[in-house]
Amino acid sequence: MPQGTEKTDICSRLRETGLRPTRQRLALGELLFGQGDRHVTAEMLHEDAVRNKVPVSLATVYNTLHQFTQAGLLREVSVDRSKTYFDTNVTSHHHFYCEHSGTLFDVPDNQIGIVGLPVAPDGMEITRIDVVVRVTKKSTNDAT
Amino acid sequence: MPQGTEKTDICSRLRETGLRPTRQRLALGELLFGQGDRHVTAEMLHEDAVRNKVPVSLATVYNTLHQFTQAGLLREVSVDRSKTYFDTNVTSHHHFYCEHSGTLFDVPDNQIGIVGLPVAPDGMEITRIDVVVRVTKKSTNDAT
DNA sequence: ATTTGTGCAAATCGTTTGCATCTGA
DNA sequence: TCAGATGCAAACGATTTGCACAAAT
Repeated sequence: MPQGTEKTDICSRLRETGLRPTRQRLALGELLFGQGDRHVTAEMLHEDAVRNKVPVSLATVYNTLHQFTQAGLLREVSVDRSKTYFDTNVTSHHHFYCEHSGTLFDVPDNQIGIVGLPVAPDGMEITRIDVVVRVTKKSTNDAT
Repeated sequence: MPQGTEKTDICSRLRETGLRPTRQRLALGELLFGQGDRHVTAEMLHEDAVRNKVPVSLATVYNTLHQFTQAGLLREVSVDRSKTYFDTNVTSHHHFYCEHSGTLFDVPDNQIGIVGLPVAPDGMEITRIDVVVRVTKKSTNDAT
């Protein structure tokens, strides 16, 4: 996986949105975008950072995650009230969510489509449509 | 609005699921199912109860909401990490969610359809598909 | 030098839990 | 009577916030 380009890319994208390319932000950006699509929670990214010798505080991870989201680099996904996931894939796509393990993953390609787009009531407009396909382990022998 | 029938109905349904039809549960059931479809949070229902001279504690509201959900009387909807909504409409349908006001409401009829149901990976099976159409106030003059 | 970001710890907020009391069957 | 339900307040866990210090331009 040839890269090194991402760093520069992130750097520019941060500048574009007025975010200073600080040590932490670049490092977190590397972790987030240097490994393909990821679905992380603040805690997961924090652990990942520490594991990779990038000592950032949880608070900074939260800040960064939100700043990146606002900058359009990440997409926030709410599937469970207990945790907030951030998806590095900002293109239009949907998710599988396993309540069993709390895992979130993309629905391959665009296997899912929507028909009959409803009209938003009042003076509202649709900003986005989230589809979450909830799954569980098959109960063939549910004795997990 | 002719009713009174709901109470009995709730009573039986509670019994069916092994839940004692207590004063609080019946009262909350009335509030929940006596006014058509509702999308409430624990706090909303609690306020509603107090307002209607049904003094229940927040804890009991939470308990009841979860018990009703487990009994199949309610459906839990996660749209925002900050609040959990409970929908009195347990049939298959989807939602509009206005991030502006934090309001949740049903998509009329089944204006929305899904095409290309994906296959669940591994040994998993789909339990349910949630579609949330996020909307905001039209930015005609966004100076709210 | 100035401004913006970071870390820590305390503060929030929705939700859950423990336990003593009360209620329904 | 007795298991199950309720209320209260303390406990919780994820996220946010305030403020002193550090880093980037």
